[in-house]
Amino acid sequence: MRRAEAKEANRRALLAAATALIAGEGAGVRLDAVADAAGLTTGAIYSIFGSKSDLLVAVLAEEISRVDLSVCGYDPALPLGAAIGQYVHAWIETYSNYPKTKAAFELQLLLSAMEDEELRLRLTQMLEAELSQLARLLENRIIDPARPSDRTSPQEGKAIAKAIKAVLTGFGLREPFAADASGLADLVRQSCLALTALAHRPDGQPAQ
Amino acid sequence: MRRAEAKEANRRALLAAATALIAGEGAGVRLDAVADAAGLTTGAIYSIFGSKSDLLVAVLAEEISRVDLSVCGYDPALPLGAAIGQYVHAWIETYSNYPKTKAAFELQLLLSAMEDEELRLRLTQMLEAELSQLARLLENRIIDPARPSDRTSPQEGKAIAKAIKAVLTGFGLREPFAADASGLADLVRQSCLALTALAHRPDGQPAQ
Amino acid sequence: MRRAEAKEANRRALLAAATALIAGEGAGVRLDAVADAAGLTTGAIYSIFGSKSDLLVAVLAEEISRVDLSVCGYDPALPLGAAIGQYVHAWIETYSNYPKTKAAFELQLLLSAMEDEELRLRLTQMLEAELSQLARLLENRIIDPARPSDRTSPQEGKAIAKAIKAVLTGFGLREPFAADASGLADLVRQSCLALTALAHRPDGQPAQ
Amino acid sequence: MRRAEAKEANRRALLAAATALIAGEGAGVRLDAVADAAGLTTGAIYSIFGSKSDLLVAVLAEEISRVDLSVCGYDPALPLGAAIGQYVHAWIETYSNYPKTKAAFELQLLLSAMEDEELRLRLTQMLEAELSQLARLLENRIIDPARPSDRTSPQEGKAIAKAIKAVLTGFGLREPFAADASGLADLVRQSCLALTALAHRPDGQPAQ
DNA sequence: GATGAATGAGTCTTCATTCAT
DNA sequence: AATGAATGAAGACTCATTCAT
Repeated sequence: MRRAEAKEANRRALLAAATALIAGEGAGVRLDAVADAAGLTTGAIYSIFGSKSDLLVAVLAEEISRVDLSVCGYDPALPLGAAIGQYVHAWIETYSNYPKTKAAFELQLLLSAMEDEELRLRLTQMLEAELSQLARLLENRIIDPARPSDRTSPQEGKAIAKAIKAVLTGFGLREPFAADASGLADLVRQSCLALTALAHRPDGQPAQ
Repeated sequence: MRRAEAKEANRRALLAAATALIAGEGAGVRLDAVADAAGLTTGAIYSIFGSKSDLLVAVLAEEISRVDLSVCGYDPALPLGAAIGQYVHAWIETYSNYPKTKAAFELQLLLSAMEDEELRLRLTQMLEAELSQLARLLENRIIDPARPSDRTSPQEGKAIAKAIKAVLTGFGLREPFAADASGLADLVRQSCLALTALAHRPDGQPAQ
Repeated sequence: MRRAEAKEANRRALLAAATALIAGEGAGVRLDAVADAAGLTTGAIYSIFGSKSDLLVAVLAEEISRVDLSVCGYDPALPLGAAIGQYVHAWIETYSNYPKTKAAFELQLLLSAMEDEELRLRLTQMLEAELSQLARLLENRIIDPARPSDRTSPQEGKAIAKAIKAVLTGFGLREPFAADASGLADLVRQSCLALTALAHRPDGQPAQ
Repeated sequence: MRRAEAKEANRRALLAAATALIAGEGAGVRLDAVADAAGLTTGAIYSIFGSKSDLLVAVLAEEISRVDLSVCGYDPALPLGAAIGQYVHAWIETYSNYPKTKAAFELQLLLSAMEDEELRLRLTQMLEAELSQLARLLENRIIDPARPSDRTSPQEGKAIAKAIKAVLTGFGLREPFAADASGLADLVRQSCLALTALAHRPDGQPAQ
């Protein structure tokens, strides 16, 4: 099974090269550049992925699964605010070292997807899965430590997950254009925490 | 001054054509298409704008000023939550009829700017101006109607403005990929309102 | 109207270059080569013709019209055999100096057309027009000088035209593979003349 | 000798696949497609045939030998016209079921050969052999049943054979571009029969 | 002998930009 | 000021061929 192993290794090399280059220059990367960086040729990309579009999808899928990994293993006993705090912390850590922020990187792919119906459909599914995972992480959480039996419903978990994703995406995108980036991480964190208000109030009234 | 008038009319026609096309297909529009839609030729674009990049900047500037318009004239007596509510409402109204949402449209331009340093600088200034405008709208606002003398500081206004912009951008971007778009407008509104938590607590304690 | 003149000149230059190169190497010519030979660039080909396929069509159209020219001006009083003799003579003269024979050249284009539906349709129309022209040339001709009132019908003219075209095409194609090419011109001529038998017999009976 | 048998079977499978595909899409077939259709891989083609060009030659050789088969066994007593009639009938029968006519198929190969000197030489030999076979079939034939002792010379047989081949090739090529294909088979038959005029006249005069 | 992953040269096509009119 | 023909660099994709397994 040497052949299969070699192919898998090449696949990984191309994926890594593509990820690195896309982070630096966006979805407009040239296949030549990707192939060179992986020590292969453009033909190999077509042999393995079939098209540039499919390569982008593969990169995206891997990126998303990488985020997913950071989601695993949260303490179920954590109250809502703490769970959000951990997730946001992981997000900031994971992508703060990127040449461009993670969100900007995702954006390159999202925008590519807007112009390619097939990509769009696949991306919708991936994002939905990602969202569900975060939603599960936030449901059935204690909202107010003083009332441990009062917990977030699945609907609330999903709503908060959507809002958090939107905030992170928005900040990530705007970051390269921020005139003053100091204190941004704090603002991101606090903005996400503020979204706990989307859960119902301890007194049984819905938010707002 | 017939020449100047004609030039201005052509400028408007090109801007309108570009805006419409970019909303539909993104910053990748072909200048041919823009020129055709305006009843002119590519050469005219160069006469008037100088380059594609400059055309994009002009389109963006106009878009932003359109948002600015909706920002004018808010009642200074409005409490923070109500002011946010109005702004978000105006945002949703303004762009809900776009083929792609406003944020997606902005994104096309943001992305383009990431690959063009000159564009990036100009865009940073525009976004900063836009942000300041919204920040001014949110500063010195009553946080809790029960304590009318306790108001948002300029710093708080700016922080909330940044967060709101991030939320709107994030939701706008993700909207085309949302598996279930029902209730999205409500979620957007509530998420923005939740950000009032970024203002200090009426009791004088900072948020969180 | 200098612009239009320049464009027309470029069009002619590209057509001439393409014709010469296709005669030498077939429909597989590279657009670079055509553009170079015409002192222009590939972009000009797209500006003028739109695509390689359209360039081929244009070349083909011109070739066919060149044959058509030789068809004009035949004496209506000529009997059938003499008319055929003149046409075949003109055909042989016109194309005997080609690097590859005319038919082989046409073939390059015909075969290209078989793989391109659009090209096929246009070619069908052109060939039909060409055929009709030859058919008209052969109808209402005296078959046997001894019976000057007995003449070819339009149907007979068309049938003979089809057969003559087939013979010329066939000989032209096979010529490059003929082991012994001596006397070929005579055989071509006599074969075409033999097709006068497709006209009805002077005694009123149909051929065969 | 299992190996040799397996190889021969693979050879046949590839040949059959190539013939079918070439008939449909011409000499431009991709080796991948041929290999797939034969249940093998491109590597096998190189093991067995050595190159694409050699595969084409093999396909052509087999095609020609198939025509040859239909030529065997004609009654020597048949007059010239009847012999031609039988041959043409066999030709039409053999290839009328092709997706593209036989001639078009041959053409694909002829054209390929024009661009490859080695192929051209081999093809010339094959066509010459094919021609000789038909020529032999047509020589020493009774021209006019009323004068059974007056027969076609070998030279006349060859000339008629050449002309018939040209007619069939020409009709075959033009068939895909015929605006009106009705009655084509009859026209083909009659055109070939008209070529009996290439034999000398019963009165001892040469044709013409 | 067959596999099939990888090669890599080959080419069409696109499109922002220029400039003579 | 606008035209629009031409530029020319860029880049995705194809496919016959090779070779280690």
